[in-house]
Amino acid sequence: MQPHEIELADFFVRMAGILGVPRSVAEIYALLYVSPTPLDFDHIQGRLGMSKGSVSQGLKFLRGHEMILSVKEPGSRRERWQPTPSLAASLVALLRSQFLPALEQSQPSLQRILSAVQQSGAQPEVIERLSRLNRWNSRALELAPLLLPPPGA
Amino acid sequence: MQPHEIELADFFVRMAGILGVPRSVAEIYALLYVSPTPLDFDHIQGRLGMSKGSVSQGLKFLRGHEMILSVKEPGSRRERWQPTPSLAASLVALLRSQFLPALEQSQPSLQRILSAVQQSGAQPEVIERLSRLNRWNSRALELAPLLLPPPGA
DNA sequence: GCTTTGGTTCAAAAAATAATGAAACATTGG
DNA sequence: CCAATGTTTCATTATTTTTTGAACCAAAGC
Repeated sequence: MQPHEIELADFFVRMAGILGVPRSVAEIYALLYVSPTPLDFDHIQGRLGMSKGSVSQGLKFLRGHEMILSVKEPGSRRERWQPTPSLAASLVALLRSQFLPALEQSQPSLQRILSAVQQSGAQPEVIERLSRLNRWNSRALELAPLLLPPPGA
Repeated sequence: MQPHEIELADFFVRMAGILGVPRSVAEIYALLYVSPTPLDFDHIQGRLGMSKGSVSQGLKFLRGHEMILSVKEPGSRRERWQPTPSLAASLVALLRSQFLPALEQSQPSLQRILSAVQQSGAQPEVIERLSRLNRWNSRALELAPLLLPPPGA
């Protein structure tokens, strides 16, 4: 690992940390990001001194969020990986996968809470807060597909 | 804890999890959010069955991010807490406090990396990637104060 | 000044999360 | 088929994060 590679890894690790992405995943991505050519499994493992398991899981994660692509060269059985062209799109996919399920799950729950509180004749103040929360959640849910189009759209 | 209080706590806990905010903090916030009146330290502790330490740390966190306000009634020594009027503003403050330091720290680092890579005569592809990353970081740093005005602005 | 009340600190325990590596699983080539 | 290569799985281990609670501090009342 070159000094600038390490420094870039630090950057990605820091940013990933905020989004709850594990260090090993960020390191793999950083390595692919500065590499002039796609790298295969063993190169990644060797370069980062990381276990096979971690590399496998890391690549799975990055694949799943469409952050990397494989370039299978004819003649070789190994897959070689490189970052997807747009980091922006990758981040969007990542955020999407974190927030959407939470928003979806919450929708009925928030409805129920609002009803319960309305019927119990609570303070208008509290009802107002919960209504706003509800509206936000709904709007976020409506907007999500526009701002963050799902993979198959 | 009423059923709807628990359900709302779940919602906040889920969302907070994404941003790396601990469960106990989200629970305290949720409790204050549905409470028709401000609550004091002991009420919070009793209602949530949580240690003094956690309540103290949780309130400190929420205060620090301007997510709650204290209403000190004259005659009583206890502070009583309620959520700040705008949850949106609170979230903005929270995101700000997470990303800004990372962006600031990264700026010189990214510059150095780009220089190093440019001088080493790397692939144009890689240089392009790193330039883009650099530009993003700079722009984010410029925009930050506009979108997320600091507390004292 | 001493005591009570209200709250903070921080070292230690508990819980959650991530990394490891050996065993299992595919796929390809012979 | 069989062996070799390339990769995944997952129980165990290591690391990090969160919570706890007892000791401590500060302000107010007596």
